[in-house]
Amino acid sequence: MSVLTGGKLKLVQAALTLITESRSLTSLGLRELAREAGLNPNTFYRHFRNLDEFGLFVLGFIAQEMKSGVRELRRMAENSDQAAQETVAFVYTYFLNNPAATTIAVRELHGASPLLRRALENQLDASAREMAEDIIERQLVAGIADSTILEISRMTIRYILFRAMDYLEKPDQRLAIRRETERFINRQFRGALVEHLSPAEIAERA
Amino acid sequence: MSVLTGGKLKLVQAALTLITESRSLTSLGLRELAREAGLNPNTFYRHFRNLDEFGLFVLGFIAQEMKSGVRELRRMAENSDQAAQETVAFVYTYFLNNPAATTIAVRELHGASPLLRRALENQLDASAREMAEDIIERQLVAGIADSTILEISRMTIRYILFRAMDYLEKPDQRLAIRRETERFINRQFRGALVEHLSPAEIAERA
DNA sequence: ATCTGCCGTATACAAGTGTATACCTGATTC
DNA sequence: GAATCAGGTATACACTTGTATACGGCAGAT
Repeated sequence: MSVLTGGKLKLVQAALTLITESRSLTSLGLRELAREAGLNPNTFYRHFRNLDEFGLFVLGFIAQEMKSGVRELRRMAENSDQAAQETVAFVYTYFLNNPAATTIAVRELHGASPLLRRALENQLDASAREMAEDIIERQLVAGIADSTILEISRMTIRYILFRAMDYLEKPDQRLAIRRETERFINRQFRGALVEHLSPAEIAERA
Repeated sequence: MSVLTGGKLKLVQAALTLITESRSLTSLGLRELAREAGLNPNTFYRHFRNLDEFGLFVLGFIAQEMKSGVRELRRMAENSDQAAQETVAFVYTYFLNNPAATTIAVRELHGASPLLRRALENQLDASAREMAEDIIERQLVAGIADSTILEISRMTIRYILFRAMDYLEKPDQRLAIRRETERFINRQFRGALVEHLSPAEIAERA
């Protein structure tokens, strides 16, 4: 069964707690985890071979969480701008509700462990493909090559993740960050529509 | 004198070396540093009060390095696209030549130390303002509000830093990353020129 | 009723950590 | 010429870390 019970769950929760209190996944110690979980240090070995394995497990755990979150994302929108706005609001709300997962993702994407980095990159890429697919299927933007939509999706997801920490930590800037992200997305797609034109030509027609 | 000599310099260099070998600034140990520098552990205390102070010092050190790098950036370009291309090439070349500074910046911008994070944010913001100023002064893009240019500059700098690690670690993707970054910039500015128009209106005129 | 695994515990060890105290040496300063 | 001081060293302490070994209880299968 994939349902976590007992000590293993406690260890994972301990990791999430510690990370939210501004630590990084790779810097967690075995004894530190056990302490936070209220377990004997050696219980760790009953569930994981070493800390690397633990890190990957936690990553898989939050990846699963995230996936079920993203699946709810499919909703209706009249036009692309509205879709962008709704998606941005949704994603940032998700971050607020899952601060530990968010912090892990941001920290480890550029962290010291190549293993975790690769795993996270794949995860992000999968999300980007999903986003692109959604945009293409629902024909939210017309006249842009599929490959370009995918590229912009990737950039957007990276950018949003980049802003996620600020969003969590600076409550007074949340609205500003959302608006800014919407502008980011809108400019990318509008820019893609006219990227074969020179700025002067665009200015003429605008 | 601001010229570093002897042990202090050795310690900073040791940090840069260790970080390039995939470590993070905040995770470095005092004894580890001394070992790498070939010094007695306690020599550390002759130069720094503690590891936090050391971290800030290293950050200041690379910030200075970066500034002198960015100053060379002022060069001529016929139009904005060319300027983007040259700037992108220059910045990524800088990353290649300063892998340690780059790695530190990327890691600590989202690292566990709020102190270093704030310091780096300020540093990035200063670079963004410089970039925006340059664009405005040289009138590389016309018809975009100064505040928008600054916002796009900020986004661009964040994005480039985001891609810097990949650029360092994946030599076979360097050209692709540069091209992608150029597209990013061009779309942002072109998109900004037409962001008051709906996608349909843009499509009509393109 | 016994055996086998799983899960948790207790103790122990070698190694590494940050830091305090004290000592040494070569310049610089008065 | 003596004193001061920055920079480097040696030893020591208390503490944390990952891990190995060994032990206990409780399930389910035989």
